Amino acid sequence: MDEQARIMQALGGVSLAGHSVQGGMALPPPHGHDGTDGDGRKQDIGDILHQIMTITDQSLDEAQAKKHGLNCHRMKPALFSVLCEIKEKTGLSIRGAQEEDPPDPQLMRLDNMLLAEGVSGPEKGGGSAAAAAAAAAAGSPTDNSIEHSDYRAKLSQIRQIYHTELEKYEQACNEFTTHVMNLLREQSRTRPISPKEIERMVSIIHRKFSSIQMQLKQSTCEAVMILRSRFLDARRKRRNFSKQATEILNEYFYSHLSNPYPSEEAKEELAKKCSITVSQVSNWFGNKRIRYKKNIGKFQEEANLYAAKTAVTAAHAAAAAVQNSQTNSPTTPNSGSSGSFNLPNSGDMFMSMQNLNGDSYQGAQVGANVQSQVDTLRHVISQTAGYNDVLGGNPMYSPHGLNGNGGWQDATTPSSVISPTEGPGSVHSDTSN
DNA sequence: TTTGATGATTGCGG
DNA sequence: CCGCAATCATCAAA
Repeated sequence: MDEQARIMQALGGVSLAGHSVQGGMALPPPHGHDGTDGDGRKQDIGDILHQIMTITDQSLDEAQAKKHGLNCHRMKPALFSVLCEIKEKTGLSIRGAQEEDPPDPQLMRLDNMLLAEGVSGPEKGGGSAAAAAAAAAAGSPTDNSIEHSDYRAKLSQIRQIYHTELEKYEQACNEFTTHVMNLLREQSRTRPISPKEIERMVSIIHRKFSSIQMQLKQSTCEAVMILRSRFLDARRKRRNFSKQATEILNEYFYSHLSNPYPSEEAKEELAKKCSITVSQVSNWFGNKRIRYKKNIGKFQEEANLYAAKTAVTAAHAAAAAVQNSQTNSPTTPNSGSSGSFNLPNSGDMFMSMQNLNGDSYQGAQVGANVQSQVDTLRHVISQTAGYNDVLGGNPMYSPHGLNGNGGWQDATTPSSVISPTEGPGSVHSDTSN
């Protein structure tokens, strides 16, 4: 450190060409050790040294003139060699062999963090699209991490400032380095300066600048942390989904009541339709399933509502198909889809319809049973046909897919569902709109 | 202000 | 890693 300071000071002294004689050319005392040389010569050297010592006290022009004079002085070569000797003897040139500073852990930490936050790192050229793609490619499907537009906007602002500053520092560093090198080169005509010394000087300058950069990195990190915490807070401050989004989610949920576990693709699609993230979709279904299960009665009305709705939509599209396929057996609507899990008693489905019109809802579990749009549709049809009564018998609910102990299709694991015939089938059916 | 609804988070188990 | 269950924190209607 003190060495650094000394050198910087020296540079300052030189460039300022003014004051600080001492900093500028602190030459060791002439040390005349044994003067084998002639006295006259000694005297000359003494003069020259004296000139050097005072040269910086004079004006720049004067100094230049003197410097020139000095360079042309007949004793200059001698002086030069003397300086070399002095240098060698005092070991000035050897100092600072301890280079290679170990990578600062602190700096590494900052770098890693900036990289992780996407502040430093490869140019994510423009855009959120690219960023998103990168994130996706990175393999973390849990995109919930960062995709708040505000957050992204602020982050990119920080990023921009960071890069601008960094560039500025780099430029300043380069400029200064060149300047110093020129100075040293210039000076090397007068005093001995090895390339190694220049190199060392450069590295010292770089170190100095990198410590400044570190401060920049540190404050950037702080800014990101603050932004982050704010973003998290904002996340906590939830906003309800739009009515439309809720509608879409509910439609899916009730039309897949027998197996309300959307596949990854389905989630993505829902997310897209609702303008929310996949993890929000997952959260929504998680919440919905648990809440539905906990209080089916409460959701009856909603279930009926959506059942009817989907039925209507489906009606247009599927009417023809349904018509053909099924004449009248109420059971098993399409296929096995429900076959495996869902309800054993297909009967309940009908009830839902009843409720619809009749409103007294009590049929309780009814609506719930709708297993897919098609199913619903069927019910409607059948109902119209005059099916009503059915209900009496079902005491319980377990509305479709819910098995007595809480699992959705007993197997709880959707996989089981799939195997039989149609895991995917159900998925297909939905896609309502 | 209270209260129910709802999105998010956390801990646990498979 | 996924889903469940409990819980938190906020929203929004009463």
